[in-house]
Amino acid sequence: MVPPSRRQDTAGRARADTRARILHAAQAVFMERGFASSSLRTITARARVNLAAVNYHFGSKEALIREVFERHLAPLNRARIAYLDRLEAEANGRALAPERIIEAMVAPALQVSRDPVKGGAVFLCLLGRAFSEPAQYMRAFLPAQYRDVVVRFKRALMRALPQIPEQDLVWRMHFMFGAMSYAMAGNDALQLIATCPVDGADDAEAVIRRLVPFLTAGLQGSAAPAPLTAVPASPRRPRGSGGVVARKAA
Amino acid sequence: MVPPSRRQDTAGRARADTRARILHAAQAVFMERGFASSSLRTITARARVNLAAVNYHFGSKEALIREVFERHLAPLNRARIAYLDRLEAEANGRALAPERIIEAMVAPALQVSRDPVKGGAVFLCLLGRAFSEPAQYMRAFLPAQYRDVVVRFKRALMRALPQIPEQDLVWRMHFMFGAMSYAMAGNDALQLIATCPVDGADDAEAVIRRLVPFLTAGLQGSAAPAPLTAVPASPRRPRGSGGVVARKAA
DNA sequence: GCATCATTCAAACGACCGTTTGAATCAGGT
DNA sequence: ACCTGATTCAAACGGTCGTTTGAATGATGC
Repeated sequence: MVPPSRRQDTAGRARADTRARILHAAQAVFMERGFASSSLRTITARARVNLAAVNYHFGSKEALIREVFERHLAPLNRARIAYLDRLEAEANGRALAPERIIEAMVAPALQVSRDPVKGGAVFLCLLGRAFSEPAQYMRAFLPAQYRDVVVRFKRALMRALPQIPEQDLVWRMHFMFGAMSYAMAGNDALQLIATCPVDGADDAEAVIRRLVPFLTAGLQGSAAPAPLTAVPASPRRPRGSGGVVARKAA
Repeated sequence: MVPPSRRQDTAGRARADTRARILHAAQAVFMERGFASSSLRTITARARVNLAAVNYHFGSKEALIREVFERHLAPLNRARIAYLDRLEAEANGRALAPERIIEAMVAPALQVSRDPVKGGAVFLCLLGRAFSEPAQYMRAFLPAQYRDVVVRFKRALMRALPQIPEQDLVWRMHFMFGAMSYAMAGNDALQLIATCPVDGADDAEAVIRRLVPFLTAGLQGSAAPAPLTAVPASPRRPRGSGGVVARKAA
């Protein structure tokens, strides 16, 4: 049964936005069920288009997933680099403050979260989840999308924090990405921690305003790697676990 | 065809470790393919047990997934609380240093990563990935597993950092969990950032040694939420995006 | 009006999924 | 030797999956 409301539009209009309808529905369903558990039948039903339209317009489910990300991620990462460009132009060769660099990373993300046309908060959640996706088509796709951003921001941070060895800086950038991804993806995972109600949990701007000082402090930190004093024989081991189990390295 | 090598064992031995073989294989397959894309046929084939054994021993695929986590996560979180207990006993009522509290959080995880019997590094990776799992049986399971840990560590951190408002502290704990999960789950996502080779990427101890000062610095931070100065009209917007697209709030 | 091309549609394809079944096999108690 | 309860096994169940097919439908240029 063809939905009558769309039949009233000119057929050209209905045709033209089939791709957009699929992308919009796919983003929502992926958010609810994950990629593997989202069937094309569920997506096309929500988009009110024919099942075969996905393969016609995108070629495959994998290509659809990639497109859902690329259409918003590429502009986001371009905006980040543009932001950094502007900061460096204003600095006239002087080194940037670390928090300004982090700001160039998160402020464009904030704009995405506020603008549904740019993806909205749903897209940021999906993006945070994408980093722990084991599928290999994702593990090849994401690094390619982020390569330029990583190169530019790493260079800027090395200039801003010359006293931090490169190895330490790379690790801290890694942790920084983790906190960012988690903060954006897991707004409901926050309720895990909150034994009290948390204000602004659904306000991306509030999240980011609290995220920047956290990242800035962590990134600068004390140069010393760590004391990690009392590792010896964890107090009161929860299990004896006597038997030796054969294991291959996994 | 029954594998002859296991027929040479006493049948009792072969029977007794069917559960363990399934759990071990499931952990490995989940790591490689994710939960939804891991079929019971793949898991039982790798474990060299019959397909029906999963439903016989665990009841369902969902129950198997829960068991894979619970058997190692429950002892891990008990060890964290025990570690915190010992620190507080040693402190004799004095407030703990924040880095010691964080140490109580990550040191037991380090021990897990070093001991295959406790789950090994593979389990930590899987655990980090579990937080972004959208399936609702996971979103109910994980908070229950972490509730005691969250309550105890939140209380300890509030005592250690009384100048930080509770709302700020909850958010920073959230970011802390994010950086931890990401650091443990995404040891290969690190290669995303590394434009140069990174030492100790597969050494969980090295990871944690760098993680603690990052988290400590971020957690203490400056109390001020954020400046976030230059958000207005992101410089050089990457796309005009003229058309208005109808969107429901998602 | 007619040919052309892009798009939509219902239907089906083969493959794989989690789960169930009922018989076969085993250890242990008597 | 025989029964009993636990475990393993091959086979099948009903469903859902991504993808393909070939005909119908629409707009466009002549």
